[in-house]
Formats: sequence, structure tokens, C-alpha cells
Amino acid sequence: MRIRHSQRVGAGSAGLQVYKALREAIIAGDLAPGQRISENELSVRLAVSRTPIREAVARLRDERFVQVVPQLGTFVTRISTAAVEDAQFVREALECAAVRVAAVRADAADIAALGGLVRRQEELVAHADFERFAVLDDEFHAAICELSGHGFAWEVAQRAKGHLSRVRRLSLPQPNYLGEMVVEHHVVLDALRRGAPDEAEVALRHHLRMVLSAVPTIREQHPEYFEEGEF
Amino acid sequence: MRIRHSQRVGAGSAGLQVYKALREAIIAGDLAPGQRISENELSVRLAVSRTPIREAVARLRDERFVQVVPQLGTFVTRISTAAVEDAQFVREALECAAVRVAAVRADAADIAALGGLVRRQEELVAHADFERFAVLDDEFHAAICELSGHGFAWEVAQRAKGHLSRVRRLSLPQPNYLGEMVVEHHVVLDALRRGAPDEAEVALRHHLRMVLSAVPTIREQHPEYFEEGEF
DNA sequence: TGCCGGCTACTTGTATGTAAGTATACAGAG
DNA sequence: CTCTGTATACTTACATACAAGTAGCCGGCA
Repeated sequence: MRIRHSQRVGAGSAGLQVYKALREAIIAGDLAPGQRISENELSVRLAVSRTPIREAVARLRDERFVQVVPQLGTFVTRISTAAVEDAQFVREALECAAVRVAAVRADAADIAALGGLVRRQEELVAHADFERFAVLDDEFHAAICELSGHGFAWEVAQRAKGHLSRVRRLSLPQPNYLGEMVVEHHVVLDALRRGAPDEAEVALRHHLRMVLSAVPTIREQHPEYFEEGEF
Repeated sequence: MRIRHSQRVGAGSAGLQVYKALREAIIAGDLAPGQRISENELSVRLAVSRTPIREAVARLRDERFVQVVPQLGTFVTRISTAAVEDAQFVREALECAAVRVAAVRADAADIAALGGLVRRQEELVAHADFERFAVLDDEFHAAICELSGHGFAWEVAQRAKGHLSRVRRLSLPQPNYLGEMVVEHHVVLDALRRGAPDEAEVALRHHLRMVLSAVPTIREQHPEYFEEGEF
């Protein structure tokens, strides 16, 4: 058996790996909004040809992480208030619909697993470990969609959530933000435990809107991340 | 001034045009489920190189219209019941959320425009003009999302709706189907006119589920379009 | 007759070359 | 000094060549 192939062995094709790397870099802010990214430069930095780079850029374009201007350049998009609100609307619609179904379908084992997630989040609050908290937070919301039987909804939300993800990354270091998140997760969890779809939806909707309410503050602190104009 | 450029003038890049053509061909059934599509063959048939073909195929893969198996081939996916239900869930969540907002925001002019759409649909019922009815139906649902202020939601739904679109295309020729659709559009429209979000949501949800209820019948009539197994 | 091995043709993934458009620096004219 | 035109260096979009893996045919052998 051959161990190494010329085509990447780990985690899919080169194009997929480049996509994941660039997506993470943009959300983390390593690639700043407004910055121009060059296919040629990336191809030498990541040691692949321009073809997988182009494939990755095309996906990022569909998710509105970058804007491609033919014969001019590819630029990391700035966060626009309208795009954030669009993403919020989509996410809210999908996850709230999912949590209603989840409240009816979840059994004791499901609730226990969710509870375990929230407990692990609590531990990270004290350490202010933003990176791992973000991962666990995504897992919590993904789990709710899975419980609804429509994990696909989470995939769709994930793809539409681009601008929101960047806002969240900036929001996490806000004082008391992590603690507030965990409290709200508990409220959602309690509603699920009681099998109350209406209460679960209300709680989740309130929770999701917390991210949105932080936008003005984030915008003041990081104006260079946002488009100019409409305040 | 030069009239012709080597890069396509009309309707965007070559890759985008190929994508649109293939998507339409799959939904219309010209490319049958299970059929293998060859990048090389397409590149000669459409008179472009493999590069734009690959870009189009990548988008179709993200929308689950095709399945790409490395070093083996690219295949038009068969319609799976699970995928249809996933698409239905996403569409229902997004459009129902949109119609609630639309019911509050729509003014008289908006309602009149929607009414015009429905009237044009009525005319097509008599002629059994399925193609143009499908277009007007999409316009109706897109308009509702636009009225909510989140046209983005329609884009997301459109991308997630793949398998549903194929089912609908097969459903339209069912007897009385078109007439039923128009009646339900009227119910939604009336609720919007009265500015009643709850009623609009109920009416739209009922309407959207009509497509789903037709699936078993469609499956009997076109079993070759569907995956085997779970009935 | 039945089975096995190699070869061929085809596939997608990747690398590289070509075409054409845009911004910019810079030199020269007014 | 200011303005303008041109050359250049860069960009993406597209075309083509190469690499590597799979299915299937087909002949030889038991």
C-alpha cells in the first residue's frame, strides 16, 4: 500500500484545504477586510498551483467573504451592516425552526449530551479561552439542528453566516460576553428538557439576537473592519 | 471601441453561463439522474475549456445536483427523499419567516404588484404552460422574500432547494396542480393584504407543503429519478 | 469453459501557459 | 509646477498539458 499520493491524503483535495485555511484566516482577522489577496502570492505561500487557489476563492466568493473584480483583484470584503442582518435573518429562521422540532424529538440522552457541551463551555469561561469557546458554541448550535433531524439546515446556515462569524469572533472578548452566552444556552437547554417548543424558540431567538446587539459596539472598536456609511 | 472581447460579453463569465445551463438541464431532466457527465465531453459540446466547466461543476456539487467521485466520474444525483425533506425544511423556515415580515411591511403598491403576478399565473393555467408558470411561481416567492427586506433569504433558499426544484418540475403536469397553486397564492396574498402575519405564515406553509405531498405520486410515476430503498 | 492478469481508455485533480484588462509610475510637454 | 500620455507590472479568466487512479475489455492459461 502506498502511503503518500501526489494528491493530498489528509482532509480532502488541495482546493478544499485551501478553502478551509482561507476561511479561517478571514474569520480570525488574519486577512483583514479590504485587503487584496493575490492568487499568485497565495500559490507560492501555500505551495500549490493557482488552480486549487481559484477553486477556494470561488467558494469564498459565494459566501461573500471575498469580492472578485475581474482583471483587477480579489479583496476581502468589509463587514456590511446589511450583510450581517441578512445572515442573522437566515440563521434565526433556520435555527428557530430547528429548535422547535428538536424540543419535540429530543430524548433524555440527547439532552444529557447537550448539557455536557454547556458544562464544557462553563469551564472555558473562567479561562477566557475564546478559540475553543467558539468551537463549542458552534457545536451546541449544530447539535440542535442535528436533533431536529435536519443537519442540512446547519450546513446552509453555516454557509450563509459568513459575516456573522466575523462579528462573533470580535464579540467574544467583550466583558461578560462568554458568561452571558452560557446562561442563555442554559435557558434554551431547559426549554428543550421540558419539551416546550414555543419557549425554546423564544429563548434561542433572544440568544441569537445578542450577537446582533453587540454589532454597534464592535463597530466602534473596529471601524476598519466595516464598510463606511450608514450607522 | 472594440465590440467583441475574448472574454464573454453577455451574462457574466463562461463558468457562470455553463453553470446556469447545466443547472437548468438537470432540473428539466435533460440530464437524467444517475447519468454520468464528462468534463471533456461538455467542454467540446459547449465549446469552452475544462476550466469553466470545472467551476460550474463545483457549484453544482455544493448544491448537491451532482456527485463528484475523484478519478471515476461526475454523476447527476438521484432525488433522495431525505434531501427533498431537508430542502423543504430549509425553504419553509426561510420563506415563512420572510412572509411574516412581508405582511407587516408591504404597502398597497407591493400588494398590487404581487396581485399582478398571480393574475398572470391564472392566464397560464388555462394554457398549461408549465415552463412559464414555473418562472412566475419563482417570481412570486422571490417577491415575498424581497418584501421582507431580505432578498438574500431567497438566494439561500434557491441554492438549498435543488432537489425540490426537480420534484416541482415533475409535479406541474399533475391534473389540477396549477389551479390549486394559484388558489393558494391567492390565500397568501389575501393574508398579506390584511397585514396578518400569522395567517400569511399558515397559508404559505400549507402551500409549500403541497409540493411535498406530491412526492409519493411523482415517485411512482418516475421511479428512475429517485434513489432506491426507503418508501 | 472459467478465471486471472495486464493493458487501454477514460476519469478527475493539479500545474502551467496565454490573453486581455486595469492601475500606476514616470517622462515629457505646456 | 501641472497635466497628460505611455509603458509597465500586476491582476483575473481561460486554455492546455501532465499526473495519477479506476473500470473494463481481452487474451492467455488451467
